[in-house]
Amino acid sequence: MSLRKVGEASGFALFRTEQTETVCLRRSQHIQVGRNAHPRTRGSASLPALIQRSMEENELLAFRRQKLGKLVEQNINPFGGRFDVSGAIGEVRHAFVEGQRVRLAGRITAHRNMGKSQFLDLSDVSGRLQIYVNLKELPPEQAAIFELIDLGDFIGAEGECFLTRTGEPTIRVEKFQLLSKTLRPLPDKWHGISDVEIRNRQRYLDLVANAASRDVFLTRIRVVREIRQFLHNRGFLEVETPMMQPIAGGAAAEPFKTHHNALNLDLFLRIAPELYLKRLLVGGFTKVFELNRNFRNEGISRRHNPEFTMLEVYWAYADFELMANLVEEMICTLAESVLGSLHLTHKDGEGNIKRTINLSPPWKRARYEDLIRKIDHTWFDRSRDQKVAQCRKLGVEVDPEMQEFEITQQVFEKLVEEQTIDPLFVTHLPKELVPLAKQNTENPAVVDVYELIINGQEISPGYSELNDPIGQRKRLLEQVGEEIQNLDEDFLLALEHGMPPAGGIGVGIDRLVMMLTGADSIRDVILFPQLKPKSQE
RNA sequence: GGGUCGAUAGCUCGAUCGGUAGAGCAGCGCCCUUUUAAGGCGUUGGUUCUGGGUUCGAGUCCCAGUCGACCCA
Repeated sequence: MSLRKVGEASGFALFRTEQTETVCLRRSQHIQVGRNAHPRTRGSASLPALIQRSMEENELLAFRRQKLGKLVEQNINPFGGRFDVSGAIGEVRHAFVEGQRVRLAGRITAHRNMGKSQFLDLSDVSGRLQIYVNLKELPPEQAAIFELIDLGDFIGAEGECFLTRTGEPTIRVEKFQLLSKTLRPLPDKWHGISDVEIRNRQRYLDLVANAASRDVFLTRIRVVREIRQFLHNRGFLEVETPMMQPIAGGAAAEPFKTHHNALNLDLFLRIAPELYLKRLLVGGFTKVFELNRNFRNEGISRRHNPEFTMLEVYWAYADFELMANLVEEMICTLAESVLGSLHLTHKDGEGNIKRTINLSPPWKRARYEDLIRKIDHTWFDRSRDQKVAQCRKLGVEVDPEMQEFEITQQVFEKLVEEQTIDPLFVTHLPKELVPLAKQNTENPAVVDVYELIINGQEISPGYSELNDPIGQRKRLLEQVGEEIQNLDEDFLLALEHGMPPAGGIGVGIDRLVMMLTGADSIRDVILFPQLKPKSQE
């Protein structure tokens, strides 16, 4: 049975790539030990010395090092090598046929020892499968090696598929091979890792021990894949524009600064790809998107990571309303294909329902002004001072320095955005809030944009993009203020060559995944979130 | 940046009023040929986040720091 066969049969295409990568990685990091090599690592210290050195650390570690030493003595390579498998564990389980011979590899995540009969669980990201080892059936030299196997070790096994008395799919092991000795114990098999700090800092432990966490990240992976598929199907071209930019434009945010030595040039990590994607519209692209990282040098919180993933889509000759239709269709398609439903249920740690989100289209659309009026129908008749006083009554904190539109925005954020769980497109925002969008032809005080709110968070803004180079220059000048060096002349030059009217959107992928998975923190949907380093003593 | 809370064995968690730091899992030693949080008997394991202080005595009280969580800015 070939790897390809099982992979195709079960449709887990996702995992095949990962496997290939893993094999490459192993090859490059191969440590020459045992049968085929000198008993030395690539470093200068000999393996026995390395084993010896950390024996004092901890009894648990010492026992594992001892076993490692015994394996080396018996000329067994404790860190293995290539092992051809029938497929990922989930694939083999999916394509399980009694009596069929399979080869599979994985980490030992459970060991139920009944004397001569032993049951072990092998796991990887695709799933878990039980193997059965009968020490009397193994060749004696293999049985001896088996005694040196620990929970957490990677092994490869070959044998026949069968069902136990209780109907559990199981592989009867005829041969096995140690693929990697684990020197540290894994987290508790039942409770997993609950310490948030360890989960975030040592994500690999979280992934090994917590199925719920694996599911969140697999959902994220599928969401990203589905977004690409959705846009490809509609003729959008995926492009890659600079992450290092001489001027960080396209949004109002503090950038990270870096330096190119050969050019002796300060560069900024991008805060948005927008201005480059628009250059592509100038260049004749009509449907483009970019799905990648942005960087903002700002605080870290439950909803903010310094690097985050953003989808931006531009569609020539469209407007914000077509873009709203597109994003609505996209998110509904995602939810159905990845989660199988438009009704999402978020649960807390105990399994109690926290909230439900109904994504069924059509999604509500409402004007910014009307939403504010719903909270206070005389809001826009009030003076600035009266607005501040009203905020106090409404329990909305405002800074005395704030401009009037900012006070209104504060009310919007607290009393509309945070309270909105089901999808809502907010349209016709005041132009001060969105300097890069087209003004509404009927009411120049507002712009032709939407802001999509789901789950109390802004998930996506969409614009009828400004393509008038003169108007754009004026707005950008207002935006950069004194810091005229931040005016992107190169972008304005491009606009002067003509950009088609276009609709544009951004979608915060991290927040989208939070919404879809019910994660409360952005750190739960980013594999390696930014954390302060532990101080080294 | 401010406030509140938290850090105890590899993991998950206890420890009364300030009075001998415990349990389950994992580990180690035995028993066990279809188990699945396997089971049974026995057993090892601690810089109680770090540094000061109060006290006859500190996991516990006080101060400072580190890291984290939440809220606010």
